[in-house]
Amino acid sequence: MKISINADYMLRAVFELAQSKSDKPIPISQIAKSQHIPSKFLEKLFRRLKQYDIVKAIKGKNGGYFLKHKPEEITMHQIIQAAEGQVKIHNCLERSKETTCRNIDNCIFREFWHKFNIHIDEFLKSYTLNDFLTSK
Amino acid sequence: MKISINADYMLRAVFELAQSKSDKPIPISQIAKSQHIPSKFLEKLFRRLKQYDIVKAIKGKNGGYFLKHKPEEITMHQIIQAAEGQVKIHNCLERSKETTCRNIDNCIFREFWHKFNIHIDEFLKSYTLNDFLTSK
DNA sequence: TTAAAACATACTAATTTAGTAGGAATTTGT
DNA sequence: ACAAATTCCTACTAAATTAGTATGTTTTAA
Repeated sequence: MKISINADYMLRAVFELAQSKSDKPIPISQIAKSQHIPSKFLEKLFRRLKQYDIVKAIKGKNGGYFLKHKPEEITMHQIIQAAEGQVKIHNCLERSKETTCRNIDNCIFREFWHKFNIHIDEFLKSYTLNDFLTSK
Repeated sequence: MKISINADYMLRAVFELAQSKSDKPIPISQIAKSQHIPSKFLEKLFRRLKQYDIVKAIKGKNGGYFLKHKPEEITMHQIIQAAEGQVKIHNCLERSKETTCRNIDNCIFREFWHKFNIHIDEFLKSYTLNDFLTSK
């Protein structure tokens, strides 16, 4: 029930892109420095952000990253999902994984976990990057 | 963002107490067996449940555990809290711990995490053990 | 052609989670 | 009185996850 540091790093990194007024891409080195995140580690996180369609990369010298969408189109849910993979609160809710539950079919708690998960998702979807920009 | 196995174990164990019609305390060995949880491990979890005032213990032969309160008075929040300690979604929200955030005082995201936490807590408080008993 | 950037993969360290071992203390039934 | 079944206690270990490094290759602008 903890948010990983990854999610925190990614959120702050993406927020920095959102804040940028520049028309040039922002390199990882710059974000790593201003957010005190190990640069090589942040690289890896950006690749995840790219996979999840949140940022786009410009390669080569003077390259870097842009947001791929407008801040108001990027939800917290997307960012946290990029950081942690599909956000499933309980193994019960993931197909492939072994559940700790033996009586899978009529597990009494499964519906509860499912509702809990929906509750969380909806909260996360209700916030976009823009909410943080304007709050400043 | 995952519920620990502990929480799952504890929930199922406590549910089994709630279901019991007997006026005798239920020993750990019995629950361990029916729920396929290592007995010694479950012992430890029960001590946590006791600390958090969810169950009461009867020592000695023919001893075991009872729920300390009525099922409708025991919330999911209490159980998960017993399992995972204070449920804080982000280190930002815990006093003592070092935050990853450098600008602690005016961190833009803190309020978001806080609201998220409240959202989760309220959901968990809205369910009691009784909800699972009756659904059966 | 050099420098600065993204991209890729494999490794390591640190931390957390899950589980075990080996008992001591308590209580009941015989 | 004593054996058995129980909770209670502490320390240890194993497994898994998370966080971070190392060592590059590839791409592109100046």
